[in-house]
Amino acid sequence: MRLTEQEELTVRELVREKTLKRKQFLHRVGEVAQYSAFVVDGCLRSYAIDQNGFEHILQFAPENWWISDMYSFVKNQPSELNIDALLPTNVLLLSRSCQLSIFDRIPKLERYFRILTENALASSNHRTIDYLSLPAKIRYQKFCTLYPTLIHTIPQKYIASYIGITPEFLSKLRSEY
Amino acid sequence: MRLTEQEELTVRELVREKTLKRKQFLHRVGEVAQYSAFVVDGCLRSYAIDQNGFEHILQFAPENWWISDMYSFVKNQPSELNIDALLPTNVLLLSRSCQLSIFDRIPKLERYFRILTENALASSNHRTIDYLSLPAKIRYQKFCTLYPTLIHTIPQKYIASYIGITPEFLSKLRSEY
DNA sequence: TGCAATTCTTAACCTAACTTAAGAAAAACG
DNA sequence: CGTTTTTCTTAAGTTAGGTTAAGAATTGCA
Repeated sequence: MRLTEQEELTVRELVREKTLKRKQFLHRVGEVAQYSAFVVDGCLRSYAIDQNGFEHILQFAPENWWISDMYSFVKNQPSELNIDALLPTNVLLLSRSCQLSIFDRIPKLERYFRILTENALASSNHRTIDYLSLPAKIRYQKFCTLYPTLIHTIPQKYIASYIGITPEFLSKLRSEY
Repeated sequence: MRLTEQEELTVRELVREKTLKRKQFLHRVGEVAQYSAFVVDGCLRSYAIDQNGFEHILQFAPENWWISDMYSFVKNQPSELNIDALLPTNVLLLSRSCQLSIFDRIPKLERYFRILTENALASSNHRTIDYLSLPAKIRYQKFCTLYPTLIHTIPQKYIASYIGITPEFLSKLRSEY
């Protein structure tokens, strides 16, 4: 989807750049998610922490992905997710109010985000089905084919967290070739 | 969100009514999902079937909910889900091509569906986190508070399927009060 | 209403995945 | 670099949840 020069200018004005160090937070549990972030380079993750202090990763956002806490961002409610950087990362930040004003001014961009969200929902549905119907070993194999780059760039304990198992058990699965 | 009389007429022309008996399919694995369905009354479900023949429910759609296989509907690809009726059900069917043409003619409706999809994604994310971080008993309790009506209108084996456990195990959980 | 089909329950046994712990390997960073 | 921190592995013991099977209860529908 191409924007006109004028449209592109409008977007640039509304977006803010930010650089994050490894482990730096973009967003913390309890805050209202102000921004949706577009990852220029690096990698972010969103995750929840359960009663026992264990982390559960909802999403990875490598280069060219958007990430936010959709619930908090859309409903303006305090979030139950953290978002932080797994690698040194540069992002573009778009606030909800800016996004909504862009939607009024450039319908093409409301369409862009509509499609983005449709695709995200389709992926999320796929993940739910996989989680309900496949054993851990197969979920790991699917993860490897779906995110081949991540396997080598982030610690494998995060992959365990994403597919819903402990790092120890993933280690065991991997040792079975 | 209110439509003008003219807008409402446009929508009615593009939508098709359909009545389904209990257990009747709206959509089958392998087909491309032609329609997104709005449930006027009754209840539909979407589900996948695994290699062992077990069903895994992705979504319930009681009154006033939309249901489709988002992936198949959006990408025009064969679907891995079935959609059928848990109760006698009346739906309104909207094809993807009609939907896209409505988006061009009535931007208000592109917005309506954008918001619908944002909310669906937020819910789906919540479900993922719950699945990763909570034991079955708590997932069942949350289901009961989230869908209080469904508990009494559909067989409980479908609830077991939705929360990712066997009917036998749900029965055991329930017997512990 | 009554019969057939579906759903729910219970219980004994089983297993995928978790917990704990401790040492080995790898990566971060001054 | 070398040292500190993080991550990965292995292994023994445990548990949440699955499997199988059979009878009881409920529901659908002729």
